[in-house]
Amino acid sequence: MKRNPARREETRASLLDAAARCFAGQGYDATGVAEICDCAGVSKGAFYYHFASKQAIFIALAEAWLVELDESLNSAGYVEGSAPDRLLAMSAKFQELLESQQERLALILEFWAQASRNPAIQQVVLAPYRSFQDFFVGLIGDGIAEGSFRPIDAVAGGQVMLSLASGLFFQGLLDPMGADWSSTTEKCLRILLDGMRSDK
Amino acid sequence: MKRNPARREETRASLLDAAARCFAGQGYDATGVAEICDCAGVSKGAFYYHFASKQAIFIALAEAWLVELDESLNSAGYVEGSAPDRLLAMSAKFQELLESQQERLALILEFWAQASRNPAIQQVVLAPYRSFQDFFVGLIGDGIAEGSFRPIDAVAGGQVMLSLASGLFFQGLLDPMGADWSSTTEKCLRILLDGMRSDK
Amino acid sequence: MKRNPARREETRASLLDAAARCFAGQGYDATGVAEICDCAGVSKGAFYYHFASKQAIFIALAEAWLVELDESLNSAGYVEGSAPDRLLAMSAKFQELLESQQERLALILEFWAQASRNPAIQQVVLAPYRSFQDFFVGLIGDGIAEGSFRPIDAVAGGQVMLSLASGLFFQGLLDPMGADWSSTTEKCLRILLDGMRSDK
Amino acid sequence: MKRNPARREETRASLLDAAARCFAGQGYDATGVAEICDCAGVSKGAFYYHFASKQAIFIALAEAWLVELDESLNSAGYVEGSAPDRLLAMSAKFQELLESQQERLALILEFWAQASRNPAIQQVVLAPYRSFQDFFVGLIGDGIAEGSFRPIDAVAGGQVMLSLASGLFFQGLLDPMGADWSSTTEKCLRILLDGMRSDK
DNA sequence: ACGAGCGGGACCCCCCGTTGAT
DNA sequence: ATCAACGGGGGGTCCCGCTCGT
Repeated sequence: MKRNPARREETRASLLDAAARCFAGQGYDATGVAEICDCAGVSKGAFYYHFASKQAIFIALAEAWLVELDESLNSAGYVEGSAPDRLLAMSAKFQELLESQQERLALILEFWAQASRNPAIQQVVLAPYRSFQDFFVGLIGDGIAEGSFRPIDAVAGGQVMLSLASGLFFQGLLDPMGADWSSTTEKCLRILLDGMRSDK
Repeated sequence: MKRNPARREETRASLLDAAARCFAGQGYDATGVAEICDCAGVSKGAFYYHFASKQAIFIALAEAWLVELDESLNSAGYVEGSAPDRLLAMSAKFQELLESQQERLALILEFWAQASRNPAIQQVVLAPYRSFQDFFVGLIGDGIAEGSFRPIDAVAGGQVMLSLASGLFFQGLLDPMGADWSSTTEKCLRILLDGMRSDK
Repeated sequence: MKRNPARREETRASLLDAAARCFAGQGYDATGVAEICDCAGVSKGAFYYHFASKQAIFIALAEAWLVELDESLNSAGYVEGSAPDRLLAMSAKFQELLESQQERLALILEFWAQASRNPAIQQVVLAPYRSFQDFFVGLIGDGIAEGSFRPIDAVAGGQVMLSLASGLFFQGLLDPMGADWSSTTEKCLRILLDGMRSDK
Repeated sequence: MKRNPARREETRASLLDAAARCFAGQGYDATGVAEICDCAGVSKGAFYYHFASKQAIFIALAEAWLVELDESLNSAGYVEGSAPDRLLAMSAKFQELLESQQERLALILEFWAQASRNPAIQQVVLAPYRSFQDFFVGLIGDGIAEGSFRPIDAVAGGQVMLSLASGLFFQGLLDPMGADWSSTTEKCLRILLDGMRSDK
């Protein structure tokens, strides 16, 4: 039981990790602090040293997710090609992202549900959403400028993209076996793209 | 304290109503049975006579919502005109429906969050979703048959419609002031329709 | 385990009694609700059915004490004789009262200590104190009117009486073996009376 | 983080000071060690280096208060004049003392309450009380010897003085706005003196 | 069909004290 | 001498569900 100063981050990380698993598995309310601590192998004293409350660790989790998402977005967004191609590439990235974080999906719904009631969480959850939308809006604007999209309302376009993404996401979460979500996503995206493309 | 047989349904209804308000306002977990009872003006004895548990009244609520939704869908779906027109008409109906039940929207997210964890609730919540999708699929099939839509994958088409609808819905719930959701919805729908229409 | 409606008061009384014992014995803060419940032989459910909080039962206790005190005061105050005689009679009553409630004395100090920090309790604790003072002031006023006391400031006189009483009380609580409090009290009172008497 | 040997006393003093403020402001039980440390700007490690426990710092505080009181008593007691005059002079000193330490008054009640339960604290709190009483007894003895007081029981006389003082003190603490305590105190003292004076 | 009262069981929070390291 | 980090252990609160009694 060393007390290295490096131990600090280790404990904090294991708490965050345990909390993510518990929240995802049973929901925010159904998860007890004691459970998180057991799961992380630390004491409640350690928990409340690192986080002020259960809500605090939840928000910390949301913020960590935000950062990860942003990085993933940035790395995915800067590909070459026309706007439609880039969108299709995004689709694949999106799929990868969902599959790679299968376990965290439930956590995201948890974020959502809590956010609808708690302004502090709402702030945190809304941010990445908006950055997503800005990204889409920019991309569609590019597409219109380069002539591959008709001159539609770019903001509305971003909105559709985002709504489609989140809608598919939530459905996939609730009904995992309902369809082949990977191919469904692509089909949906193609229909949408057809609605925006200038050539036809 | 009459023993009117009619009293029974009255109490039950007032419990359901109170539960709907409480769940919508504070969430499932944060709402206590005692609170529902206070809100309905009855005692816990009455509650547990009518419902086996807190979850039971939640499911009863979901089922009632399902029925209402189904009726609303049926009455909205059987309008005259071409498939695209009927979809646009749906959009308006959808808007009306959202606005008229402003208060219950939070409840739906609550259903969703619970459903992702509880199979019993999942069954109930998923059902109207699928009936929605079937409706859309049928409508798109009609559109293809009558020539107003290109021969796209009807199932995928239904999926986009549904995803778009739920995506817009969730965003509107989380970010009520983020946009003029009424006009946004229509713009989005038009883009989507353009992606499916045969004439262009 | 009957559920007679009479059982209600029984439970409530046993809770109040247990709380009085615990608070007196270990202090307000050191006493746990669980301890009170164990001591009363009821569950925490019962406790929180009857009282909203630990503070609530504490206040209820203070109020009960107030009522008792008031009755005791009234029964003691209406004796015959001159004002000085009545004061001396009071002294004896006071002694009886202290001795008969030996166990509650610590509770009163507890009231005091809590009252200095909590306005809600302060209100309750201050009330009997003032009624005591009013009583003394009236009595001294009578004495001045009948000529047995010099025309001193009746309010100040009431104040001395009260201060003397409470001072003796607190000392007796803290230092039970320090003196023969019964005779000390009388001696003190006589000195005080000599300061107010007109004849000398 | 120097290793100055002077640093030691500095830390100790700031802990004592912080503890006094916290205890006075919120009470012994409601004050956490962490709070004291924050308030003093040191960590718990430092606290537990200087004091063995929360109770230990409380006792240290009481002892410091005792010393201060004793000094204040000695400096006030050795004035010239007759016994009654010296008592009246005391009254003024008493008033000054109360007003100058306004903030610590609550702390004294805290001492009292704890003392009634904890023998260790009781010893410490009782000591200055007795030295007060001895002082009064001596003073009254002087007064009797010099003929300004009637030959009353000096011990009882000291008791009245002390009871009056502590009674007024506690009332003033609980009901700060209830009266003009400064003039009330003097009036009370005069009544008492009249009870002891030989001339009349 | 409904009401009052009660039984336990955690949950979140926080707290006191310690320990390895400096 | 001081500190960050941590170990456990309840504290008050409240909740869900049951059981009598009507």
